[in-house]
Amino acid sequence: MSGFQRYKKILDLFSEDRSSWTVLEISKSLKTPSSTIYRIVREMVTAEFLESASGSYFRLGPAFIKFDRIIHFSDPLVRAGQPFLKKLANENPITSVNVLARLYGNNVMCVADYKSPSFKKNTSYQRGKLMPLMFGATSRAIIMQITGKRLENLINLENFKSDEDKNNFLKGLKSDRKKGYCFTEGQVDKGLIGFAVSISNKKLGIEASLSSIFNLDDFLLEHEPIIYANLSTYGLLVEKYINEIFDDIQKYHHETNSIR
Amino acid sequence: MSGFQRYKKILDLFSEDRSSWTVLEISKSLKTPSSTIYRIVREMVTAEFLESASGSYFRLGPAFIKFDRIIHFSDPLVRAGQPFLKKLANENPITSVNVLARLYGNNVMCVADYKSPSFKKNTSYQRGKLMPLMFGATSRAIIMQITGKRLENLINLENFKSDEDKNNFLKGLKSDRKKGYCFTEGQVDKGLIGFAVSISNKKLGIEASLSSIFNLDDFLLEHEPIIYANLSTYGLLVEKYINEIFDDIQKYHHETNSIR
DNA sequence: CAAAATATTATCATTATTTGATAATTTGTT
DNA sequence: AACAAATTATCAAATAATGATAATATTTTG
Repeated sequence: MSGFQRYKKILDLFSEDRSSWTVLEISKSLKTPSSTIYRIVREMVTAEFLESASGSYFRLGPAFIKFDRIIHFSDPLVRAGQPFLKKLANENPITSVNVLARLYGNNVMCVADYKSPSFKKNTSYQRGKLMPLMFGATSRAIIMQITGKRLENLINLENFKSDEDKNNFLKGLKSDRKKGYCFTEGQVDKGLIGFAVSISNKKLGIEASLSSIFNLDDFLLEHEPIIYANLSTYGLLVEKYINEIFDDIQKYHHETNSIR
Repeated sequence: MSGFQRYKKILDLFSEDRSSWTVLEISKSLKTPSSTIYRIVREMVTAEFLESASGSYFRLGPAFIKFDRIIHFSDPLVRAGQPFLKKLANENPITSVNVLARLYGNNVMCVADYKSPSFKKNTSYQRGKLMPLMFGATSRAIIMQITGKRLENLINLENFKSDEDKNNFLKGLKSDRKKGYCFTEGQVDKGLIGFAVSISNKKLGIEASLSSIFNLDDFLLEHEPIIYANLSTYGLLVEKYINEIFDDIQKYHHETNSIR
């Protein structure tokens, strides 16, 4: 174990279900002497990546909240898209959860969400949550903009039952790409349906989607055109704003670099 | 530069104002050869603590969003208190921002916030934001529960103009402690006033506060008793829930430890 | 409140990793 | 295709991490 891995392995133990660990538990779990873990944990506490809790337990530290905030307020996708999620929710014909998600490495991650106040069910769509790569409209609208070797690599991460399954999936992607939006039913949460459009910005390396999730029970066929129109409109708007933010960043870096 | 510091120094360059850096910029800024920085950055990209953006820029990676989410959904204070912020806002006689904050190391950090929809002004009270240690009711209600050596250490971090200033501050704390709540006017944001109560849990090492912030213009003296009653009620409720969560955690750890 | 149990820090010789100058390669741009 | 910029590879020298053990500190318990 060396380099950053040394620290990451410890952090990776912490989860929603298990959010505090003692040094001894970490030591056992990583099969590493406790004297070593004590030293490393102390370092991370100093850096505020861990903090000591009650008993002899440690938990994730405030550094994560701080950096998350920086991302949240500086990520072009969040900055451009966040303000529209509520508007989108209000203009949708039925109560909805509205989500911005993006591809991060080999994962789709929700980066912002807005749930209409009247939306009852709990959904899997929450900021920070990793989404399945191949299920749900949210993810599909992201995957469908990837092509070639990269798409193949991503797809090979999933275990399709058969080549036929895989080919059907690819065919579906292709037709969605033509249509310009995705629709799925119950792939992530039972009783929910999702619509999504792609959002991308090559220069910023953003491969993302904007999606609206509804209760299947609320949905009528006549809603579809309105939903699609809303998503398209706001999708384009978000892309436009991302571009503007990109220009700002460019300008800013140009200025700061020429000062030096 | 060694250990975790090596990585932390790089991360600390990233801020809201400056959210992307090239390797060369980092290298210059830290006075470290670029070959070294390239190696370290690569490690951190692998670990998803950084990610490459457009051009040759790097930005903070998805790991922070992931871990922030874990904190958010597992922090006993957030879990216990978050659901009440909206209720508190609704029961307050005038439009308000409601905040849960806690002491993290030597900083007061806002961990959850709810702003009434009609609240117009931008405030400094947002999740993840570090608050001044000695100003505003939010912070005072935290500091006032600290005593002895620790209080002294915290207070020495601030630069009081004179010993008199410092003593006045301490006197104020003492009287707030007696009253059971804090009130401040315009200490953090002009035109805003804040009320706060302490929240604590010794076993979990939580030293926190629940506060409501109002526009000075909206405020009438007759509101004060209602505001205070709401804060007290919800403050106690939050502490009760924190205790229940603590018991759950205990039980969980007991179970998992005895399995081994 | 002392004694026992746990948790944490300190020490240090051994082992392993990081560093950074330089060269080689890849990627992006005109 | 030629050039510039970005990134990776290499490797000997310098530096840091490891882990067994001992020394403290802190917490729990009778």
